Amino acid sequence: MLDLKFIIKNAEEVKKNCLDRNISADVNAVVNLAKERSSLISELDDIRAKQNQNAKLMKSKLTEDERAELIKKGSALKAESVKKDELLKSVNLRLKDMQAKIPNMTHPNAPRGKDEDSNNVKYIFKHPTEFDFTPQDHVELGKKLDILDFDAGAKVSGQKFYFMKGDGVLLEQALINFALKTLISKGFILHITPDLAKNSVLFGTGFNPRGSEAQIYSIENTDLSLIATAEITLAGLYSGEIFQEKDLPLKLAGYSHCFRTEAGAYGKSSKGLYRVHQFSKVEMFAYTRPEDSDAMLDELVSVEREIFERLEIPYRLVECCTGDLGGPAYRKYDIEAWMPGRDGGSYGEVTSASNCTDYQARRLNIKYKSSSKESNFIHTLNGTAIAVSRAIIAILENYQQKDGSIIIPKVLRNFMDKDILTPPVKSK
RNA sequence: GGAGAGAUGGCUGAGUCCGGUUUAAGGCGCUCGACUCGAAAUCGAGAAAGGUCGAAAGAUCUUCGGGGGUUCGAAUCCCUCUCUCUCCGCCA
Repeated sequence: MLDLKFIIKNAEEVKKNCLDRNISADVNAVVNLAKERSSLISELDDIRAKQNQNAKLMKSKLTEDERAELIKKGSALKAESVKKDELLKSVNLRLKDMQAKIPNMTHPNAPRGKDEDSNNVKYIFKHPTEFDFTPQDHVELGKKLDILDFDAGAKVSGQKFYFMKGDGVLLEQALINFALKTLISKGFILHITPDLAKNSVLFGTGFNPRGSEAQIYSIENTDLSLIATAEITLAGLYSGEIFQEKDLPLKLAGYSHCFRTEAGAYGKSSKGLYRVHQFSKVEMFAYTRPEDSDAMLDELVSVEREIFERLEIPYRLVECCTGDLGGPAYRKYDIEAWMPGRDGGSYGEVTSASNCTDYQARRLNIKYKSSSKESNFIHTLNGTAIAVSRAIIAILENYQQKDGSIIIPKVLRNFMDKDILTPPVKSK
């Protein structure tokens, strides 16, 4: 969330930012509630100071009358403070709720626009793959190769679930290992995180566990939800802590399963593996000093690019416009891989890297102590190393041969002990 | 799942039985200073985080795992939740 003082001081800019981002938030109401909160705190503190004084007086030797007098006075003060405290609590509750709806500020260079049509293409790697035959989509390919079974997923768990089978399993593990190995070489500390997290951690990361647009599965009768990304657990990992400046930047990698309800997300372009309820992902997460977060975002993007370039998959790099940023992001870059089978060939998002500045840190209370001994909110960033399901779409569709076999990208061959996937020979 | 013991500042650790003299002792580590050519040792001093008001100086409040309660007053009493440890059971 944004700092209250910042909102009050820069109310007009905050309002404009909400408009740019196509988010409705009542900034005026937040400002008014914040002022009400301040004066309530002052009043309550005054009463508490008097209570403390009164209690101190009770320690000295007193006559019965004096004692009775002080107790009476204390009772009155207490009644007053309880009343004030209740008022303050209700203001805080309303304020927090409204404050959370205000998105992060936006990098001045981020393109302005309502939706992804306004995103800026920054770079294009290779040209869309060309075929001298009609390419199939990954669903057909996966079925023929017998590595992907959506029917079985639907039978056992419902639509948008799937089984990976045979060489598909090897391919998934190869992608994960390739990503993990790449990240080690870049100085990331590897983690396998829990696949469930407390709702307070979800909230702190900017996900709304039970909101109307919740993408999140929550576990009945508990305070837990299935995570939508390891960003949640890696952000929660240091919640409430204070870093020493010398330990920054800290780069983490998190391998987890990701769960998304994807309510209402149907249609052609979300066919097959593109939008599923469960997938595996290796996520990058970084904690930095505020002055280093811009450079760290570039670093995360360069790792993502390297991964897809070494997989030799055509992609384009886009910078997301204001309307496509999501609440916590200050600036965001996506990599969209070429997917020949998607609507007859189109780019589809495979990674996303965001600089969240201090927006998550403020909610999660993560700080760092600088050499000047001052502590400040830290900056957090996240980026996808490999979202396995979508990477598999890109590999199957770009590397397919006329006979339906798939050439394995060079960098994955050692991890799989295979360089080609071929459809099984049907026994008669 | 059962039984028991715990959670105190950067770390360690007293205080909790029996509420007020604690401004949360002592130790370790840390910072600064003295001594020293320099260091160690020693001596002296300092140091938590956050909120509110304030231009600032400062004032004041909150925080002894979380939440709630009793009381004029809670680290201390009561309720509740979470987590940790020991033993037992079950288990990949």
